[in-house]
Amino acid sequence: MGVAERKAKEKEELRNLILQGARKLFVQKGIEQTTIRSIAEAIDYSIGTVYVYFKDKNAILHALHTQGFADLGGQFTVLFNVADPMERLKAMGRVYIRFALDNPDMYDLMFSIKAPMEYLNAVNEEWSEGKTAFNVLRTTVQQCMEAGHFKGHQLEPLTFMIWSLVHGMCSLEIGQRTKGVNLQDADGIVEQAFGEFLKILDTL
Amino acid sequence: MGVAERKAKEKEELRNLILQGARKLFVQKGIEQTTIRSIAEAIDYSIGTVYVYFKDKNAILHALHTQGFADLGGQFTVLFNVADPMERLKAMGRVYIRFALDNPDMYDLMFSIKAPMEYLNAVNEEWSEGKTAFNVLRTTVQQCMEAGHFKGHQLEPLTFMIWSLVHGMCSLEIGQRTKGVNLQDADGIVEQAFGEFLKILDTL
DNA sequence: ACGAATTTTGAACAATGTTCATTTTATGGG
DNA sequence: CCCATAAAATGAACATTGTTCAAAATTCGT
Repeated sequence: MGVAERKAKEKEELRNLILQGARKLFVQKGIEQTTIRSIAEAIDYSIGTVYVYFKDKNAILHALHTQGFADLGGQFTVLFNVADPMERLKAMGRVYIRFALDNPDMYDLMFSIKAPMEYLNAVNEEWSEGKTAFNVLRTTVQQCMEAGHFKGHQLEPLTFMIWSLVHGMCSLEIGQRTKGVNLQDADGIVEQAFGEFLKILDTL
Repeated sequence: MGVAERKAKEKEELRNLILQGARKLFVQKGIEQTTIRSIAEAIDYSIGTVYVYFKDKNAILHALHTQGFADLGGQFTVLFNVADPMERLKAMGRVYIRFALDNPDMYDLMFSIKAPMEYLNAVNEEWSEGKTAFNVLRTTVQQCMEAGHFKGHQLEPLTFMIWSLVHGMCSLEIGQRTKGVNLQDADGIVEQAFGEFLKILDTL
């Protein structure tokens, strides 16, 4: 079965090539400039070929969204070294924020844009990336609780609250809602606001 | 000058008619179904007429975004009755969340979608709606501080942090990031998480 | 070498935002 | 009432998008 194997590998390679081209365009030019035509042109294949390997544009965006979670997960690996769960929680926030502000379009795709979720609805699959990421956060919060923090709080709502806080800052910053609002020091507002959150965390 | 006045009034009326049609479509069908053609058809005018009254689609979306802020501001009027700033802050959060979840597309347009901000950049104007809304929140937080709360915190970063927290919950919910993540009680997660936030507020 | 299966192609379609020459309507003076 | 001028409204036309699919090109097995 040597031929079938090679063919399967070639299919996989071309799929990855398409994704690689799509990602390059996505990161460089943003989501609306990442057209099927531009992807096909970037890798010297025809439009139709893209549709052989991906059902539609949502499928491509979902695949990119998945790559984004792999990247973010990679950034999180440094946190394994932080033993104290509270310190790890804080560090997670910092890594998360840095990832979001360094990769604004990718972050939008992962946490705001509806296309990846529409793909999941269409193929009737679960959001496994989100589930996994949330589990990492929840486990850390749980360990904080086991260490005596967050007395009187419920695990899941609290976890979601913390996620929302950090996501909200990134979302507003990326969506350009901070520039027009803050009079003094609009630049560092995310870092400063996160600092306020850390102060509160120290009391819980 | 009776004629000129009447003409000006007619222009204003037609502008409002276009906006009314756009809003109806926007609320009913969402942003991507709100096309220039569908707007024109809904009010029995031609495509070209829409472009006489609005520079482009971003201008229409910005006008709708402004209407959204007027609506949200209207919802906030009930808060004038709440004398205690801390109670008012909590009530603001509830009103904000209800507005967001009741008007998801409008909320997206106001706080996530880039089109209104791109319009502002194009015409070189400020985001006055955002400024005003943020001022309302900041004033309330300041009054909380004057009443002895939030010791050791900075006003603007803290205000932005609170905004981010509430916005983040709404953004994740509207962006369908909650459904796929939470095992138990995905429905009420926003309310529950906000409840956790209120518990924390009571200690500050 | 050749028929069959697989892969790739790109023309074609529908829908979108946008432009602008043309048509229609309104205005006001003779 | 007429008609020249201005203002307003029109919709055909263009560029670009996602998407489809019959045809062409390539590869495979015998």
